[in-house]
Amino acid sequence: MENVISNNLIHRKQQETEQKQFVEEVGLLFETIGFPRMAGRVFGWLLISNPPHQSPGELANILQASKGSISTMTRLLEQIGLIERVSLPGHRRDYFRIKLNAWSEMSKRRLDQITAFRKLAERGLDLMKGEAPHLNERLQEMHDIHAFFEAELPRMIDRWQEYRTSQTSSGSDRLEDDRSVSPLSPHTF
Amino acid sequence: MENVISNNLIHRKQQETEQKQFVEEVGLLFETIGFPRMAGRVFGWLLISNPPHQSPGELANILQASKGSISTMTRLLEQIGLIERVSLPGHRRDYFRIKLNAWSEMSKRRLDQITAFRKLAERGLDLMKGEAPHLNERLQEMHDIHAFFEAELPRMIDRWQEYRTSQTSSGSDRLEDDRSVSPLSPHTF
DNA sequence: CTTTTTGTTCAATATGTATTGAACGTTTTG
DNA sequence: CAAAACGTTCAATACATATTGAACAAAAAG
Repeated sequence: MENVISNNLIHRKQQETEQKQFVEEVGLLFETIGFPRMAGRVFGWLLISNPPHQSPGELANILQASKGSISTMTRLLEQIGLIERVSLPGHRRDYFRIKLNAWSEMSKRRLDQITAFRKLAERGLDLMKGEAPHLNERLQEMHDIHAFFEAELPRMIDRWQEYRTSQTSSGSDRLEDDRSVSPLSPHTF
Repeated sequence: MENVISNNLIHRKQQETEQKQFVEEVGLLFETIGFPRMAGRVFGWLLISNPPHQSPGELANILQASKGSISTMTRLLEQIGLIERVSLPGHRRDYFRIKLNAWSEMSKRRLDQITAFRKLAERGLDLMKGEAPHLNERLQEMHDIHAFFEAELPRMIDRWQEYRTSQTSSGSDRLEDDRSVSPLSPHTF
């Protein structure tokens, strides 16, 4: 029995380490797409947290970051549309959780970038009016490929949405406190 | 006659300004996708330069950057696959120019990012084994959408390649000195 | 109502990275 | 072959921005 408990403790500690590693990797990945690392950490923790909604204080504790940093990053993630603020009737002020359509928002951002590239290519082509035609090739290719993606990406997203909605039995929007049934919560031990 | 010349000068000066603005905007756009601004400037100038190939020295002059900076950025852009080094038999050492398939390389990079997200979602799901199923939803969605894009993006790129190759009458790979026929070159005046 | 807890804002700091400049090596030119 | 021009490397610097911490505001608890 003693053995079982200590095994549980060991296993739990290991899982915490793995969670921190996971959070850190999300942070690094977010950096590669142009977000602050801390924003990635917040998002990463919200991906695996139990319950899925977390207060600013909880985030600051678990991520070992200042409250100010958390505030800045949650604001950023909220503006972008990756997380949302939820307030429960009984409980205290407010929590953050990942938005259901977070990744569609990401795609929209990506689409905006592609549009920016297409427009910039057009500006470039304007500059080259009157030049020898083969001098335009570079900009023409840049324009065409982005125009192509600009048209195709929304269709891809649509197909994804169809595929997804046809599968999912729509979950309720109501917020439950998952702590009471979680295998990770104190009552397990 | 005097008038014509001065009009030409004014027009030329204006175009130079617009070129610089263009280069600067490419720099800013590159920053939004996680590249150094100066890399964007180099790429931006290579998009509109005449001739399309430019020496490190020319780049340093026109972009008002140090030789060191140019060297670093060209190396970066070359590694990524956006530009290539070309050396001409008669002329001096080597030049840089934009690769024909530069944007396919960009797409490959994008695909790598998507793969990274998909894999990270899988790691997260591993961490959540044994948890209540609804705690997995966030990670499952993250996984599925990235797996979807991971499969679809290459098909989109293929379709683009088909479309493109069916149109273009393949240009020669030989390098010509466009200065001799350029409207922008000194002999115009 | 007072006290304690919690969240936000913003100026100051720390940190990472882009950029420079000098020293070095290499190639071309006279 | 000598001299000049050019390109690269790398340590030092400048710069931008992520992050903190203290002061403030707002809410919850006692």
